[in-house]
Amino acid sequence: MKQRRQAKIKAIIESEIIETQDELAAALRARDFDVTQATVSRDIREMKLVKMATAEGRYRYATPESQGLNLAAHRLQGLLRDMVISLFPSENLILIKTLPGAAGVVAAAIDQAKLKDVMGTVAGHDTLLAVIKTKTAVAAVLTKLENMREMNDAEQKAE
Amino acid sequence: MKQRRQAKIKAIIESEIIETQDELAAALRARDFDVTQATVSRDIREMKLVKMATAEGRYRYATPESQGLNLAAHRLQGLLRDMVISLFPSENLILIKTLPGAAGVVAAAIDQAKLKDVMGTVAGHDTLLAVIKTKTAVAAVLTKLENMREMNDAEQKAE
DNA sequence: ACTGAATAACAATTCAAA
DNA sequence: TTTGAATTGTTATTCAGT
Repeated sequence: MKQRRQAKIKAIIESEIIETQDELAAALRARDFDVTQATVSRDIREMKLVKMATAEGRYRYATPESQGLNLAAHRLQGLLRDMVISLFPSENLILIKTLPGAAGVVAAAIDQAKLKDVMGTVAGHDTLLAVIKTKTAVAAVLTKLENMREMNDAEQKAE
Repeated sequence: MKQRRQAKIKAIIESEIIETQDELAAALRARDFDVTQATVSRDIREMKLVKMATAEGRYRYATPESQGLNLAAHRLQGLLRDMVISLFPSENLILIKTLPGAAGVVAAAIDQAKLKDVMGTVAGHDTLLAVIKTKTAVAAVLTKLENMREMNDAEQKAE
């Protein structure tokens, strides 16, 4: 039971903003896990979840991984600004030109940011290819990367 | 005042295990920042610090960055096992042989893990150099990398 | 071993003040 | 805008039961 419940907790906090343990307990009860706040508290300790302020100044429970994704997105944003010269779509690929030697680093950052629809990357010296799931998804990914590059250091969404 | 205090908070929680906000307020008072738990609570929200379970089942306040370092160390461990063929010390460098094309990725992972005494990396195709601060520190870094490669997925320390 | 009810411990907020 | 005192809200733990 505990196993399944903790898996469900992970799913819940990743898909909705849970501000308190009572709220999480209620969400679990709505899904037929009959638990109290006490149990939720113990699960949170075991799963090493954290309660963290959101950009809007409220709180939410989060996994360490999702925080990792935010940091990865933040890093990628920096690299896009500092190392990337240009972005070109071509079929289901995006070709990215970087400063000499930086392609591998940028590729690694893209991989870690786990952007939606990005299947993987291959890097040369100053060029890398990001392989996108479908031709149709390319535009969205391209826009996302371009937006990250310009963004005012504000919110980053880890989808 | 707030600026300096928050910088100090960061330093404190990175160097000692702080379990409660009262404890943190006390640590600040010991350093001539006269604050109460209420202020600490507000600082924690602004700095987006989190309270997280430690491996030993207790709690501690932590920065998102320190969690990021743990994740980076974890990633590096995986790459060391999967992509790295060998490690050779030479003067104040460590030369690392990787599978073809993986050097850049491994270099990026080493950079992000922010290992002690590692100043930076340069990557070719299947070889990279990690530049160590001093000749004398090379042995320690080498041992650390070798240990990571063998480690049973257990603890990773982000020094 | 796992859990809930009750409670203790802790954290966030309100309100007033500077 | 920032803060502390008091308060309220939330979370961790104890203790008993399964």
